[in-house]
Amino acid sequence: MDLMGSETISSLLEVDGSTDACFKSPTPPSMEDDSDLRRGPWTVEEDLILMNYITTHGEGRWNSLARCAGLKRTGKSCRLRWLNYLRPDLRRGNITPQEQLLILELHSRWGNRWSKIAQHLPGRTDNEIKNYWRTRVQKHAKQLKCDVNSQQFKDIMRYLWMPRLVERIQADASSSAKMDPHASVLTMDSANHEFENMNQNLNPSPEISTTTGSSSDSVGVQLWSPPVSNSCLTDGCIGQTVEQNYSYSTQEAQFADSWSDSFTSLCSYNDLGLPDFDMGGLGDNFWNVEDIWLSQ
DNA sequence: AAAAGGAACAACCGCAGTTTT
DNA sequence: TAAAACTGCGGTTGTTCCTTT
Repeated sequence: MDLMGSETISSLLEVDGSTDACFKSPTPPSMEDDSDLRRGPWTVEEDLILMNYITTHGEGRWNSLARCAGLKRTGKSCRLRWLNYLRPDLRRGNITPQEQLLILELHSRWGNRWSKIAQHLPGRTDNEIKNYWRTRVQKHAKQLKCDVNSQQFKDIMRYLWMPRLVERIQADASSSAKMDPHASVLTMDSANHEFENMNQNLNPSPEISTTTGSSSDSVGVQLWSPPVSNSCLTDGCIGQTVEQNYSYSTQEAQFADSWSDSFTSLCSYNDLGLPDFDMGGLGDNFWNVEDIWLSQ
């Protein structure tokens, strides 16, 4: 990593001594020398300065914070660095299948409202979710040669990938239960329970909505509602298995199992009404697409 | 081992809404 | 009350890392 000059960390942290006065009489913006502002990747030293300053003084008032901390950065840059990278409550590592499922569900409801979606994934930032969507989800849309916003692609997500994610979560829970016999409660039921909790967190009212298209701010995880259009899935294809609205419950998880199996058997690739795409590039069968999806 | 290409992540930009002076 | 400053959001771009050839 590109480190700044030869300054020691301790000397850099000494900026603290003068910050209180700085807060009381911040340098007017007109006094700033914009040409002096740094851009590009943050250095370790800059991170330390910012973390140290925020630890002492708290966050907010980013422009004066940047000046008083002695950072040659814009307030916006400092804020972004803190929120997306330095915040102690950030969650690191791969997006879990549970989180993927939640992102798909919430995006189907709210679209590109990344910050709103991020509020429901503790420790994840809107930027992270946005990047995830662009790199993973849009990649699959591209591979399937359909628009990511098309009903066709949404239906594929809802009726193919999301049930598969549920299966994956359940499989993971089962395998971890086998690894630890004392954790035998981590079975299908507990996986279902996890989703119920998730649903409760998202929709704290006592009654879980059982309809689609609910108002914007109250959400529940409703994976198994019927398609809103037939653009992708024909009546003949899924009508036999999805006849009613479903809110999430244990029954739905079990339904998901049986449904995705029956869907697979009922729907040949052509039944999906997908445009012709290069199957060779996606592997030997359709499910290989999901392997890409599920892989980290 | 090196180059090329793609994926993933980090950071910036412009704009709109909100708060402060 | 109006202007200036600040904050937050979504889109886009740049950089780094990893994989493939």
